[in-house]
Amino acid sequence: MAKKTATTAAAQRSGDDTAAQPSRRERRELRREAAVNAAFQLAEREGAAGLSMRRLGQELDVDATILYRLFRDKDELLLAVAERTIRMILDDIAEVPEEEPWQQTLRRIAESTWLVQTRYPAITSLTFARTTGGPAEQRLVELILTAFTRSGLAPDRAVLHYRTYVDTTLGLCAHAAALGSLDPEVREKDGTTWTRIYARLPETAYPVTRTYIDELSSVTPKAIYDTAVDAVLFAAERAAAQGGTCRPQA
Amino acid sequence: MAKKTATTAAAQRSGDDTAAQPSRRERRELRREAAVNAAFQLAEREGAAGLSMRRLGQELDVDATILYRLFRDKDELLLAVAERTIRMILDDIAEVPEEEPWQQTLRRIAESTWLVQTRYPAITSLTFARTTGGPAEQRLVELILTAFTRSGLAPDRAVLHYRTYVDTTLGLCAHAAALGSLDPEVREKDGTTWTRIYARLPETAYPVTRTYIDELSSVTPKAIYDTAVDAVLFAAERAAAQGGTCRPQA
DNA sequence: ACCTGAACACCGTTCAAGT
DNA sequence: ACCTGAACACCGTTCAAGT
Repeated sequence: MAKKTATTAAAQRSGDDTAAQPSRRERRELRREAAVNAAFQLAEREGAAGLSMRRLGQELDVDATILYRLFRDKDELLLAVAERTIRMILDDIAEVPEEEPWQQTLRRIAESTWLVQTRYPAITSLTFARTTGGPAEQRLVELILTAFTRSGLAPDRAVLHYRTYVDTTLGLCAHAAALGSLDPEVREKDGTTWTRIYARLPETAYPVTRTYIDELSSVTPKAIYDTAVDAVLFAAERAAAQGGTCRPQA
Repeated sequence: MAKKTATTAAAQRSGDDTAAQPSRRERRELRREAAVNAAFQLAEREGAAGLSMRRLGQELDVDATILYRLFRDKDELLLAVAERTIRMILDDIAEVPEEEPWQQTLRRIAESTWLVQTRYPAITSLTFARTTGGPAEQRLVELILTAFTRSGLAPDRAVLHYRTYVDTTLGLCAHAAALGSLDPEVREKDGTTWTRIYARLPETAYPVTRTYIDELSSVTPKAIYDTAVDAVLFAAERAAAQGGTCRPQA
């Protein structure tokens, strides 16, 4: 009882005067934010494998076990990190004008997602396969889903294409990020495979691979991503035109 | 010199009499195969995180350090495991008849890939982002690339769509496998997000998500995969029809 | 009430010591 | 020539002991 009163008093104090000391809950949230920030720095500096609870503790100059009072376990920390990446995407796409064509909205979102992937590959490889259920994710889901409903697709089809769009973009971003954040040596092994292995294949057994070796080495992950996004959006367009429900395309 | 002669003699012996003792190289290969087999069993029984060098040693009833004479490190073991999954895919698609439409070939390959993913989710989540450069991968690359050239696409476009097809299918399979092989508790947390979180969203702020909640919970990973494969193949078809090079579509 | 750090049960990998 | 197991430098996580 006494404690509860104290907490409430603190909350009121900070409510009345925004410059006053933050409440316990606010202070906890600030420390969580600081930990998430440090996780970004640490992971991008040392690679995905370098993000350990112990090293994150060092980064923050606190005992590693303190992190376990901010996050239940490492997984919860990663979900908080994932939420932050989604908030970055939301900030980047900013407003969605009423009159913006739905395809353009989705293209812009795909672009922002890719941007975050290129900026934080290590973090992306750790988090892009996860569902956070947090407020940022909820907002982004609502945004993307709204765009798909504007296509005129029936609910079940709209949802199917929404999920295809999301899983494809996230899958490709995670894949690109995984390559972009491998240990340098392993990455070398993986990235130069085309020239190292495939350029030396016997022409008799592998005529097509040999013939296209130059093209194979020069395709960029971004070109692949754009092609996939185009394909997925066009499939939705086509389905909307065929299954034409409310707004055929007038 | 003496050693070399002995090895050659052993190879000849095994060449002459297939039932005789295998050569040192053959025995090494057999032990590598046994290790890969055990890795499949262990990973699918205990989950991706359960596949450690120590436990793999236990599984094989040998000291863990022996694995380091069969594989340079754990990464090389995983690449050998990845090669095996590709060989499974190759076995599953069997022959590609001369007259089979290229789209159907690629659909069959996508189907086999999915099959392997469902059978070995833990292994898939560990390996499907990797490039092995091994013989099985080389054969599969040649197979897929050949199918894309049969579409009539110009080399650079054929390669772009080939890569889009491969990265999209692998990305979605890896994503599905990651969900399918999470620790049961984490998986629960991730898998039931739709019903746990999104069903309780306030309708005012998230009207679309709330409206589509039933559809959202009932989309299957396989339906998403099929939709994505269709989209990617149709994009290639369309590009082939437009950029019509050698064989427009006669 | 909060923090600390020792401790537990694991990793991947190496290498001197055995046979 | 081959195998063994101790050892190193790490993990995530827990909990008794301190302040």
